[in-house]
Amino acid sequence: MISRSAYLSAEERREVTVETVIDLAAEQNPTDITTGAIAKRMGVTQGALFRHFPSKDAILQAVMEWVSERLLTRIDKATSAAVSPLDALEAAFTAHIEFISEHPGVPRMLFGELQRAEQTVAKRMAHTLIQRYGERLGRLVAEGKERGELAATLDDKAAVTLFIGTIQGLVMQSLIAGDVKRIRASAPGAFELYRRAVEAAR
Amino acid sequence: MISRSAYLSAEERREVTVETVIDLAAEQNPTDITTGAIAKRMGVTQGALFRHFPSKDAILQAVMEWVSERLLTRIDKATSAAVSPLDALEAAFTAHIEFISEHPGVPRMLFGELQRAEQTVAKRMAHTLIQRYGERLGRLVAEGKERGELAATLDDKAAVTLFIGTIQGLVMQSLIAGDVKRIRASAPGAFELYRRAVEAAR
DNA sequence: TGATAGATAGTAACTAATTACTAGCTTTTG
DNA sequence: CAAAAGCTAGTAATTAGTTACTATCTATCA
Repeated sequence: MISRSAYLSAEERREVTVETVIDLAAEQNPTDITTGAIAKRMGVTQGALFRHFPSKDAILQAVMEWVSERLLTRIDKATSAAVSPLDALEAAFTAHIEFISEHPGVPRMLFGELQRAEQTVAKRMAHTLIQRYGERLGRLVAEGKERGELAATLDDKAAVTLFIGTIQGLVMQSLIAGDVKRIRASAPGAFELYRRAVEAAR
Repeated sequence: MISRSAYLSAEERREVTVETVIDLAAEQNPTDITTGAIAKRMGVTQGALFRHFPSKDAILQAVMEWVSERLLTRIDKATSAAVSPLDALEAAFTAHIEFISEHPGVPRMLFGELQRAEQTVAKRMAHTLIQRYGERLGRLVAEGKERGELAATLDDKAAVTLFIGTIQGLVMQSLIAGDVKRIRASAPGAFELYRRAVEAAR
């Protein structure tokens, strides 16, 4: 609950900052989101940001933390309700697309962090997130193969890479079209193809 | 031919500049490639760049031009030697991966340009490149369906998106691993999955 | 209940570094 | 010698981050 008083609490301000950065990332190149731009969007001076964060990288760290928690939680929730590994993969796919539709800045922040040359904390966090995500997917793929639902000859790593790539392809499409909402419409068709790629022959 | 004299000709300098930018993009975030960094890498002062390019965006334009020409030429050459649409898709895939292995900065530049908020000329050129690329792929897919080589029920657009996504997935993997060369090893497995996704049932 | 003190949220105006870009001059080349 | 390539030394704008200050909130105590 955000209080209605003139000042926000430290916790509230941190929360609002993170959400503002993700908002901004939907509109512009993540690497040129300046502290000034963040502050302006929040209706606060630039200096005020540094009351709550020691550095810009600390802000980006908080963003990555926010993303990690929310995304993985959603994926876990979605997959746990599934009745089979393939069903779980589809649920994860849909949940991920849903998440991106709500927060189009997220994939851009992630990719932006990964592109960094310097080894910042935020970059390492992006790294970890994708690794954890990949592990979850890998487990589903392995289980699917065991159950005979996915092709026995399937290369696990390639299956995980393609899963993420499929989503990234959609993101790129939306980047080109300049229309994030369309990603939702294209998602089912994209997953249909993915399913064909990994499913056991029937 | 690059002359061995103290000064390069205008044409040579432009060429070297473009290659330097692509080199740098392999190592750092494309958006923070500064004119100073480009000049330093070339062993020239920063001001000298502006003898040959009116602005930084003009440099990026030249880069996108370079990429467009080279990439599309390679793809065309690769597909023209193929004996069937699916074979052509594989050839295009391999050629693209080959190109990326040689110039890891290229996908990063492209994605970087697409992420831009401002409508620069370079961004529009990136746009056009991908569009043209997509058209070529779309034609192959349509032809493959006609010939019964690809699934008749296949969604053409989704097939094109997945093709590009598959490559992007590999790029992301290499970004995470910090090892561009590995992309070559993973490529065949990735295309195998793509083939399963689009191929007609046998 | 109300005054007040301590803590905290926020501001304004800096700094030092970096950015793209320019002007005027010197060196090289054909 | 003249044109072109390069250099030196700047510019103004923008960046992350700092500092000294003020506004606001909250808890305590008479």
